[in-house]
Amino acid sequence: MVDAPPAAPPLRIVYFGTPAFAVPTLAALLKSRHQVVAVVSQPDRPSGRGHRVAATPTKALAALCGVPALQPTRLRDEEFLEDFAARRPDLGVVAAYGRILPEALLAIPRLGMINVHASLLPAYRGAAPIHRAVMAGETVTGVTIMRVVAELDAGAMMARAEVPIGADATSVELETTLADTGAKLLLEVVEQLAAGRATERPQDHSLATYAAKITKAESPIDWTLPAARIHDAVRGLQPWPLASTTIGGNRCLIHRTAVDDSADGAPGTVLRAEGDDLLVAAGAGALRLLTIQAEGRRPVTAREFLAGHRLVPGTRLPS
RNA sequence: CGCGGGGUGGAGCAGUCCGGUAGCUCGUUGGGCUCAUAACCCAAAGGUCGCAGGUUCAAAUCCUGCCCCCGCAA
Repeated sequence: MVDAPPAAPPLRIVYFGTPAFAVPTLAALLKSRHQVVAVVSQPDRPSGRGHRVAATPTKALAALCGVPALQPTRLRDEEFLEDFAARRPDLGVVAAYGRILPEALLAIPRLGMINVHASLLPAYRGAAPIHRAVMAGETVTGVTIMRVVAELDAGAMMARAEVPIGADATSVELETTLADTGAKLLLEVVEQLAAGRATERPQDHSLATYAAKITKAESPIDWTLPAARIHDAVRGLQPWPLASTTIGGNRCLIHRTAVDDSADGAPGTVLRAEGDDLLVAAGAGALRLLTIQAEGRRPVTAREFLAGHRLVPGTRLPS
């Protein structure tokens, strides 16, 4: 698709983003006619096995494209604010930067700052909108482009796009889709802003809900819950911390499951354990465990898992 | 130097502490049984025990170094 040359002049944009979710939007801006004059991302921290430092995905892309990357430890620092202002940004674009932006910063770009948020606001404001939507068993979510204001994810909306959540979709798969959808949508809004014809619609704050950060405490499966709800948790807790349960004294991560409402039994009871069939009773219905990962091992299919682990029907998995 | 688990026929695992004939559940191949079968029975093939060095009469097992995979923590 070839765009006709727009009348409005290109914008100078500073991009705020850190993890993989922020990459497609940055890529889209870099490919656009606008100029990304700097990328701001969280400082590289020692992480991963061995505590090695690695560049954030966003910084890595910036480096690849020769865009200067900034990684301030404190956004309020005079030095950073001056540096930011000196780049004379027309617009700030934020996607999963990972930190609240101070008002002193928001006031600098001529056209303000806008954000890509992975939910249909005002629902699922906050840190983990994708995971929470999947865990809640939602069948549809989406992306919202809105203004960045002092209050978390509360700014006026400039564009929204719905994205369906498949019955077996995981938060990892959904994140990819939402990141791509968000990138396209954001570019449209940037064009509108450049042309001075962007529209803004305030959120209905009375309908706001919040998507709290995921914690590891949410990982263990509660077998008294209905199978469908456990299935939602399994799909939503990806890629971390993953749903887990204790089998034979070992913590096992559960990557993939399927709901089987035809079977029933005391919650946590292994109903069948042969071939590809590893079926565990839940509070309502039963859950088929498809992909399992024991401690220190790689994920394996139920068949492979059962080949090496004695697991007889009637065994009770703790909740 | 963040903590820890793992690498054993094609797959998943046990065996390693305490050195002494390579084991389990599957899969594969052949045969049998059956109206029939991915089911059942019998048999067979298939392994440099991650790599390299060391100790020893003897190393999957003990010692040293290296490679790769994974969980925790961040």
